[in-house]
Amino acid sequence: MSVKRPKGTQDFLPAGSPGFSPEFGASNLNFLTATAQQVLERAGAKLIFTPVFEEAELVKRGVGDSTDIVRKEQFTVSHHGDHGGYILRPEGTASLMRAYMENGLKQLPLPLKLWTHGPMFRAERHQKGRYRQFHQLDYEIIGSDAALVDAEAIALMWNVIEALGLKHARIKLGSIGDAADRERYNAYLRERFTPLYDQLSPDSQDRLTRNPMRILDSKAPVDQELIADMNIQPMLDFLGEEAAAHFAEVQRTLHAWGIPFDIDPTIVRGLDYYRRTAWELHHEGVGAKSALGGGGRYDGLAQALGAKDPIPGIGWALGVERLLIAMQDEGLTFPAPPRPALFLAALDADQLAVTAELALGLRHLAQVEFAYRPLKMKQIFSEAERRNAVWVGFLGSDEAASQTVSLKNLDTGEQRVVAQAALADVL
RNA sequence: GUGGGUUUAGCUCAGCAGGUUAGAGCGCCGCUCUGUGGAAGCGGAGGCCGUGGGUUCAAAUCCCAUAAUCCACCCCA
Repeated sequence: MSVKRPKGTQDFLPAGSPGFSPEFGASNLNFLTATAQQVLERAGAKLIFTPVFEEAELVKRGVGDSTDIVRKEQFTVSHHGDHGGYILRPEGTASLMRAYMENGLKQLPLPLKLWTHGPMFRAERHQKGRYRQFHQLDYEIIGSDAALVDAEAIALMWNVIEALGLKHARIKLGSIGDAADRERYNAYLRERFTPLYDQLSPDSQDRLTRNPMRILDSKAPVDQELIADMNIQPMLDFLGEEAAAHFAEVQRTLHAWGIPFDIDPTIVRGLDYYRRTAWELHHEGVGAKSALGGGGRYDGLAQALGAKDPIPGIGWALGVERLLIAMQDEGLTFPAPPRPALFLAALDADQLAVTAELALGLRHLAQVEFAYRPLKMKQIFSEAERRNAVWVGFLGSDEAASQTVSLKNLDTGEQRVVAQAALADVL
């Protein structure tokens, strides 16, 4: 075995495969998207799909070229050896806003709710819940800056979690204010930490220039001890009047709707276009960073992509693999893939053609499989069981002569002989 | 990019004071078994022990490198 799947990727296998891991069964992906679809489409979200590769410029401008994603995690797409200026998308929001702007979607009733799902790509060293190709469920609502829209977006994310049966997820809610608020806060943090530069961990020394807010949730013990003694004001103290009112209304609405959340003043966004409301969904089972997903308002995105006027928007993404790991961690079971209603086999070569014809004729009704060569009685039952069929049916010379099929229900043991023409009634 | 663990059959793993044809369980294929199931017994296929060097009379076993994998840091979903 010399050819392997690319580093940091994984195969989602059919149940029963050797080496099958229950949380990454192929049918689990369908289950998650179907669950999200029900929740989101009942709220009026429209399904949309965009390419998995985009112009590098979109990601650079939409995600921010100071972020790790752009600095070191991009997969570039080349064509005939020439770099085509494309990269595999690392996230979905910029693509959806691009599609909104490019295709005149503002003609649809606004604000427009969109949802999508699919693979994303980041060239990272992978670890638990973190892969180079991973999947996201994505919801965005474009065209309104109302706090009610923020609250609904958070509620919908929570509804998806509830629909999946997860009990131990927690929403951490914060606000990063408007652009000016964040600038003032970053200036404040630099002012406080710069005199203590030598006492910071090396990582935080770097953060001080790139993203001071990250220092506050540093895991390094030296940082934590330092911060504990400094009496640092939280970001929320720096919110402007409008941002503060907006944040208060989001909280009030979530309370009214019974959506549980904790205020977390350390919430930071790695992507540059976020404004005001930001939140993360955490779960202890998924590994080091424990985030199942995150969301935020991105009123600055459209203009970063070249729009003349601002287009407000807010959205979230859930990591599919992380949801699956969390479900596994909580002991939730995944729906079993569909099982055959009937497995048909012939005892002799003479009846083989009949079993095949019968099987094909029944497939508009149910999942029906058949054997491609005559089998012995033991084999017929064994093969039917391996496929987890509900009914096993077989034809020998007797059945062929009388145009019947002998049936046995593998769950109940019920046994009967029916006319071939009446097989459909049994299923 | 940094640090640590792991890498032997399809799967899970044993073997590693270096010693001659490399093992188990499960799975797979066949037979016992020529009309009614999950069993049992017997038999069989399947590994140049991740890869490349080195030490040695001799390497799955010791050393070096490299890759993959898992976990953590950074960062993110």
